[in-house]
Amino acid sequence: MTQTSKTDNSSPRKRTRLPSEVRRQYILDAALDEFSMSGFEGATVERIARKAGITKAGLYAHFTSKEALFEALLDTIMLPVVTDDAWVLSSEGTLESAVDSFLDMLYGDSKTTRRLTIMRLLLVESGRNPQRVQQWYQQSYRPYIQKRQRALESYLRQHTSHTTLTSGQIALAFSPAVLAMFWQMIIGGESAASEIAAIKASHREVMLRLLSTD
Amino acid sequence: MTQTSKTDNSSPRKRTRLPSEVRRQYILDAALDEFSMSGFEGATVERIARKAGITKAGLYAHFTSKEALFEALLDTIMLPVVTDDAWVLSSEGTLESAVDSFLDMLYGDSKTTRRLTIMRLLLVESGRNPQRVQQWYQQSYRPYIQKRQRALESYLRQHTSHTTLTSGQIALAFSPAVLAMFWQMIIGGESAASEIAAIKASHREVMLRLLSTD
Amino acid sequence: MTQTSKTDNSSPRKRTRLPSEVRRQYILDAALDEFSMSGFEGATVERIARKAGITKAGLYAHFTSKEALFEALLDTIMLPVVTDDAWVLSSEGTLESAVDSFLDMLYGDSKTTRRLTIMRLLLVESGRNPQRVQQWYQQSYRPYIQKRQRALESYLRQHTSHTTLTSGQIALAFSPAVLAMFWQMIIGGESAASEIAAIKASHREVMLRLLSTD
Amino acid sequence: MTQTSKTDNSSPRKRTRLPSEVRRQYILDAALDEFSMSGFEGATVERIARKAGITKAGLYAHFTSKEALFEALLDTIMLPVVTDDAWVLSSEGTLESAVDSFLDMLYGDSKTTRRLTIMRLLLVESGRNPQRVQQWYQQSYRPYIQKRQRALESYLRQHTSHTTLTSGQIALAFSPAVLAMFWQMIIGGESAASEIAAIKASHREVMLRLLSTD
DNA sequence: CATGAATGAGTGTTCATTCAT
DNA sequence: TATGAATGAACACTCATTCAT
Repeated sequence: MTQTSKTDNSSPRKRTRLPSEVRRQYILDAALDEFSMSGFEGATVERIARKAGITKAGLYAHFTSKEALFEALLDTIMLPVVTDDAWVLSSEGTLESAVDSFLDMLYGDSKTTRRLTIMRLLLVESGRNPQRVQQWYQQSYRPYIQKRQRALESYLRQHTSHTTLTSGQIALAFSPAVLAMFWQMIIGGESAASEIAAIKASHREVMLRLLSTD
Repeated sequence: MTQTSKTDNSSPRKRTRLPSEVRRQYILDAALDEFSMSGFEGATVERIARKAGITKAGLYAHFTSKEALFEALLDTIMLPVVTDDAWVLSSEGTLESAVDSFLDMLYGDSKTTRRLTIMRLLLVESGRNPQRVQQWYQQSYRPYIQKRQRALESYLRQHTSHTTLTSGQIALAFSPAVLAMFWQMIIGGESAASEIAAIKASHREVMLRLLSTD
Repeated sequence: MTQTSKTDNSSPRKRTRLPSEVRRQYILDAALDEFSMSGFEGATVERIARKAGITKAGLYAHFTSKEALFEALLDTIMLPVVTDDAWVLSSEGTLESAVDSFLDMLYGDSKTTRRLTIMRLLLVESGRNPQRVQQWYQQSYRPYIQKRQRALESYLRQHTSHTTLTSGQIALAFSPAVLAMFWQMIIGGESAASEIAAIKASHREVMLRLLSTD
Repeated sequence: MTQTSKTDNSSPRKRTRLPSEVRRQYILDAALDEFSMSGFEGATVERIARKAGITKAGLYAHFTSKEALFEALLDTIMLPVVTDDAWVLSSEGTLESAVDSFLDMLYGDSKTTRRLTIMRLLLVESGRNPQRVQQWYQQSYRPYIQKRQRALESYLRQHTSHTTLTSGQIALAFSPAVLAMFWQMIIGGESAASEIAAIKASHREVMLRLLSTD
């Protein structure tokens, strides 16, 4: 039998004992969910605990306070962004296929949801703890972006007449995806889908137009 | 020894009776301050009232609940977006001046901070009350965008060979500004400034290139 | 249990609005009761509030924390000890009547219960916050004792051959009353009564014998 | 019911020191420490266990509850009071030496601190559980006092003209020591020392005067 | 048997909201 | 109307106690 999923919504009074590390991860997942949904103040330890499959008091066996849990969460979400598989524009193939894979990377894929949740968390909490978010930006996000940037530049150098790109130009290539992210965050999944699809299509069109020519 | 009360206001607690509308506006200002600073959950009615110069109970003479106050606030801050001097691309003048005024409108000016605040509120609120945000999107934002869209289209019809614009294409024209907002939110005022300037410059360049044409 | 205090212990859900000072005093009375009965940790804000006729939250409108309430309580019980009517051994009348009034003062009367409660509070909490209790001793109790001491000395100078008294001798005159207090505290009202009566009788006998003199 | 120890009572021959018993003693020591420091409510099982070198759950293998631990503690600390080497006024020697040894017993020695701790516990407990304290009084303290009383009486019968002593008179002989204990509790070790010394001196003086006879 | 994860019943405190004055 | 006392419903956190391993 498979083990119970981490979000066991039913309410059997069974006491399930888990290794500390596993439970800890469940709690962190639940916390990401809650904090990004409701913000730090809006989130309740009770809900986080329930999502993690334990009671409020149980959570305190793993994290000493709500604040500490939040900090731990920020710590854990800072790493993966940098270390995930460095995407590289395939230097072979047509321009179209290169652009497509670039866009596929930017717009949704399997990891998008989680990344979106993290983004939402950071945005929502950027008011409460700006320094922490800046730190995240410096340590995690900026390197990530620069990696992407270098990949794009190296591709362009090889295949187009463009020689260098300003950071502003690079940013432009990402901006529609950021817009899409906002739509996704704000107006939710379904009604956002068409909007995003349209944006992506135009994004593709414009990129091709700008890159293809000379 | 002097006795220093903890609530040390400039005026010693006099019961100033203000016209309802004025008081209401004070409250709304205070509310925007509080909500944007602490989020909906983090904000307290007590603080809002104090900032507005009245007591907690006094506030309830003007707004029936914290929720209602928040709704009213959203209404007042969303309205201007729609009704503010409907920007129209001046059909006279050069393309450059038209684009410049478009960009000036999009990118920062006195209203940027306020817009940022509103955006953050919407983000949090979209977690707390998605329907309300969708409603805002339908009732306020979409018409606003469409107005802009029509202005842009009409301009293009007159001056370029472009005939119609998809919503995705329109969105693209805004997206770099959204990215700028994102930077502003996350990495804050000063270090974000140069980033944003670069984006705006590239934005201008691309728009001119795409529109001028053919 | 003991008799009901001035506040109604029944539970009508009526909201009774009282002047701040009055309610504050109710709370302090209730707090003295609770703290001396259960100690600081054992006492609950809920019970104190209920005894004072309000809810837990209502109490916090008058005292900012349990700790603050405790401190305020200590402050209020420190004053009266010093300022209460300075008892003086009537310099007229027989030795017997003088001793009797001395003993009546020491052993119970109307104020005894309250004094006992305060004593119990101080003893119980002398472990938790020794400094605070020492402070009480220096500021309130020592002066009070010294006043009594001077009264006793002045009486003896006039009527007996004793000239001076050491503090140890003075203390001795009080010590049986302290013992009585302990009985009262520990084995409670009824079964303690006879014990105390016997102590008082012997106390009287010894005092007369020692003073009557020579 | 009485103690339910895991050691089999039916075979008293085997007096092997079980680790269990040792640990039990550790726990009791830790408990006395904690309870006297923080009171019953203030004490935590966690801290007691840690002081005893085991975990919280481990403690429950030895005592079924915090309450039971406290009871057991009271049992162990009350017992010695009754059974300790029954002090008897040496019927030989001078009155002075007899009184001195009586006073030495009453006033501090190595056991004073412990007795103080116990006394404070009883004070707190007398608020929380008056019956238990009355029970202690009946079962433990009263016999102890009576033993002392008989010793004193028998001595007096032999050496003085005093024939009987009322309980009140006996009590009087102890009361200054109670006062001393009171000082010790309230104003602490150092500054209490001189006060206590003075009391003891006067106590001695008065006893000699009263007993030395006529 | 001892441990650490887990729990249920509080406990102090806050807060949006109401009501009598 | 405006106020301040009062409330009920949380909420973060603690703790005595249990249970699976």
